[in-house]
Amino acid sequence: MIQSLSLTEENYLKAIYHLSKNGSESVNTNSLAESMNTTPASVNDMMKKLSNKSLIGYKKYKGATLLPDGEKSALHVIRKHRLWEVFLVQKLNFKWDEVHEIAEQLEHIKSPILVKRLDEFLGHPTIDPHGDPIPDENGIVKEVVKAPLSEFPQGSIGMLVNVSNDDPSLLQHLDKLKISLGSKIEIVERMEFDGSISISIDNTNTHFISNDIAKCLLITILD
Amino acid sequence: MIQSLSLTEENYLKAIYHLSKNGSESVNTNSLAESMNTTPASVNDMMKKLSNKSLIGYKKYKGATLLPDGEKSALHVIRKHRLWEVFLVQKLNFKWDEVHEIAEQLEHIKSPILVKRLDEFLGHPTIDPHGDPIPDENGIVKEVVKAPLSEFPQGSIGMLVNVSNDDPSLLQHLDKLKISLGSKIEIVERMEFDGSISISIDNTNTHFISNDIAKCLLITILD
DNA sequence: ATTAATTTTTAGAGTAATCTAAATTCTATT
DNA sequence: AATAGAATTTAGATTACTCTAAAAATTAAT
Repeated sequence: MIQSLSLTEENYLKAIYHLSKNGSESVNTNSLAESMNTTPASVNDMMKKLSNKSLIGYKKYKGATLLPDGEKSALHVIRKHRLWEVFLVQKLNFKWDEVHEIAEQLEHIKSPILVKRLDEFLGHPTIDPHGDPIPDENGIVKEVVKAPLSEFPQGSIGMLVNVSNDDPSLLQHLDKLKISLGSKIEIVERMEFDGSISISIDNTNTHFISNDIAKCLLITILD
Repeated sequence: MIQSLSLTEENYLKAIYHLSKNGSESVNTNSLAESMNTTPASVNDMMKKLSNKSLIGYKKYKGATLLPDGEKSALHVIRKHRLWEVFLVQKLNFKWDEVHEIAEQLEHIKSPILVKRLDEFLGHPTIDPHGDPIPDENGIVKEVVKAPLSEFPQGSIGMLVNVSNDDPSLLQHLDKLKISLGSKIEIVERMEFDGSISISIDNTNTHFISNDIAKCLLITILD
């Protein structure tokens, strides 16, 4: 059973998870303090506390690593965060860049049934509007593979997770076509001649885009 | 502008609002302590604090009353609580008696846009699943008028807010007809002969019920 | 109008999370 | 291997909220 943690404890565990992600090495006090917007002294106090609860491994001057229970808690909070982000974007029409702050609050709501029902309501999504994977109920994270839309065959269905070019005219064009991060894109047809493709956006409208544009749209395959 | 309050402060204001409801007199320390599950001493400390912030009027030994700012804050929290309850019941399929605890947490999420979007998403509901009115964005509460279904004319549309009889066989019958608190009920046809009526439930199925049953179903008119 | 019972307030202290400033330990360089 | 600079820890305080126990004020009853 997951032990009940304070909001602050949850946030520390989450920060350790994110910071140790790229390397799975131990996280040092200063970087944790910076990412939590607090002082190294405060971090130090909390490390002792989390260590006593067997949520993290902590050796003086050596930084912190998540222990199994701590990782489980961190992943559960991240799962909630990302599910709420999907809710905010898909149901309440928020833009993908407006949801983080709100999800930071919603992620701490404690109710296992609520998470289950929300997950069902959203159709068991596997990635959030930023293209990050949503851990499943057991804390298992499937890594998301991102690649340019141009590389997928006809019939592929994916979600737009990144635009690898910030040319304003491109962004404006995408805006006009109602394509945004999180949009569901299906390749309806490929033109062999010039590589241009016909795509259906969020199951509503269909447009042609050039191969050059398709190269800039990083998607992740759904299902 | 509503000043930003701590979770605890919000809960105290809400409790004062609910306790002073039936009478609008000042709320005494002991009853507040009981309803907040805390001690009179703690209540006293908080009363001083809220009084310093001009949220409540407080005279030693004389209890507390909400001042305009305090009432505004209380109503805003209650608005959020009830909107979330509607969400939980209508969108996530919770039963009306399962949502209170969760809404107690959700009501403290701070984001004006979120409340606005949630309200839109739910179609600007005016009552929650328990039949209590949802204060509008300006804190105005429209009192809900409840009356037995048997008293309304053909064509009336209302929401079931109370069952004034707890006979198990009645409750089981209602369960079979998929009628529960919060259900939207439309009077399709009245039989003058015996007062039995044909009702449509949640726009899905239609059933006949006797006048005796209709007398037990307290509804509030929608729109 | 005095007293007993009740309610309310004060005093003093504890916990969780935070901070600043000082002391300690590590590390990287010479 | 000594040491300067950086990172980390400790010590001591602060704030918000809570508590118990004792004192003070109110109220209700005779």
